[in-house]
Amino acid sequence: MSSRPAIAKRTPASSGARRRSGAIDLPKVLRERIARHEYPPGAKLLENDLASEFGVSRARVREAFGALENRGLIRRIPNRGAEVARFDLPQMFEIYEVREMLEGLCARRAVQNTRPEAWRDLVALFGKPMEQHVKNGEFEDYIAKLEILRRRTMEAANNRVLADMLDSINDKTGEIMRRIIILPGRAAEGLKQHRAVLAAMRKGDAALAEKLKRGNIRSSREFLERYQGFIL
Amino acid sequence: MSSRPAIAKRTPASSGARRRSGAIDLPKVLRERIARHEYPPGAKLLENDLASEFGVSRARVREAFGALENRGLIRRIPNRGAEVARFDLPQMFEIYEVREMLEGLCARRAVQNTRPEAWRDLVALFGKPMEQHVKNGEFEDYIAKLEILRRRTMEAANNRVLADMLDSINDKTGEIMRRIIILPGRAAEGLKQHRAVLAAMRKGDAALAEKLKRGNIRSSREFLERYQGFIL
DNA sequence: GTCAACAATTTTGTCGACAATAATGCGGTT
DNA sequence: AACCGCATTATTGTCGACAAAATTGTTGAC
Repeated sequence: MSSRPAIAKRTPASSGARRRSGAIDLPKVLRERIARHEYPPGAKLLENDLASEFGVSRARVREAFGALENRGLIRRIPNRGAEVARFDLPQMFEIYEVREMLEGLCARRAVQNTRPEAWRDLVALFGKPMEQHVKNGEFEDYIAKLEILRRRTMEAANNRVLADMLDSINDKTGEIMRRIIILPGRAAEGLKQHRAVLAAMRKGDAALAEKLKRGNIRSSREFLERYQGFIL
Repeated sequence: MSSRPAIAKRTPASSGARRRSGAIDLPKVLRERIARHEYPPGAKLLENDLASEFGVSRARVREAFGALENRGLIRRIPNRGAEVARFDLPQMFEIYEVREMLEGLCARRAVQNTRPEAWRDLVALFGKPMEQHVKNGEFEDYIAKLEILRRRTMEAANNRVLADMLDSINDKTGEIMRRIIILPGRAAEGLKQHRAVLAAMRKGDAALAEKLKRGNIRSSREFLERYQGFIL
């Protein structure tokens, strides 16, 4: 077998994510691995190795690479293979710039499309207990609930194009977000901001929700800026 | 040969767009054909026909389909083939919603990154002569110059992620835009708006440029709404 | 010892063939 | 004549093999 660049091996078809019968959803699995930096930025992805690992032909790996490339998750140089895209700080700021606009739009539309009562359970999700969790550094639960909030908001916004773009951004910033959350004070501040956004949603104030959501993203960006040396 | 659904045949490798030597850039060609409704929405795309038309193997057509699919330009149902995506009015509005935000951001950043003098030639492009062209219904020139403005703005904004998203949107709205422009009064009003945006750019007023650009997109959307019966 | 040219290996690019699935046409029955 | 079931055809899904390109390793001259 050829050399694999410091990447742990897996059982064939480890994760679920199957399409019909026995066929795994390669793009999804690869996306996950890239998102959690199991394939770190810059890692070379060899078609042969992936093919034999998943027990599929190179053609399918290649097809998956195509999807990943379009999403900007890998970089492909002709005749020289594919490697996980690496985003430097300026690029991250570019992404956050777009993200601020889109998340704001998403929040606004979500409010406009939904009755205020629909957000009750989410307000509860980020209630008092969460404060303790955040203070104690138990972030997994927090992150999981943020994801629920994200999905619910996108669902309510009911805009497929927007959702696709936000998903694409999420793929690119997944690991970075985890690193930002553990920054000193970030989780607590973030929690406050999410509560404020949810409060605006419950009041049915779309414009305010948008403004607060944008502030939330900008704040996250500022943490990234301030602590850049510890993240990248 | 199998049946081809009301789609004109072409000489092999008609358009330029070659990659290295003799290899054509399939995704690009197909994107263009879809954008100009040479393949109308709903048209079935057969791998075999495309392959033989371009003189390549089905594998490459298939790869191109993959790219088109996650750009949202075609719809693929397993074992049932690919067809050009069709966007109904609500979806178009969704796209315009996102577009308004992104074009606004693009204009603002373009201004912030560039010296005001840099827009002089573009102001000239949309000067007096254009007024006559628009009044006489000579739109091709107008559209060409709009594209120049678009590219220059995106270039100045200097945000790759944003540019990709705007390109993606442009692919989806290409033909619709052409139909909106010929609507009564639209071109003249659009010209006025573009001039206003450019004036803001020349003043270096980023916030104003953003606001005006958003207004421009919203106005375009309103024409689509008003004349929907004549467009879709 | 260093470097360049050449050879061997690895890796990607392309293709045609075969298998699986869905669409179509046909014949028989009611 | 309309409808159901079966055979045929058309189309997509998957694969392995071969070709082209780049990388790596080796040898020899200076």
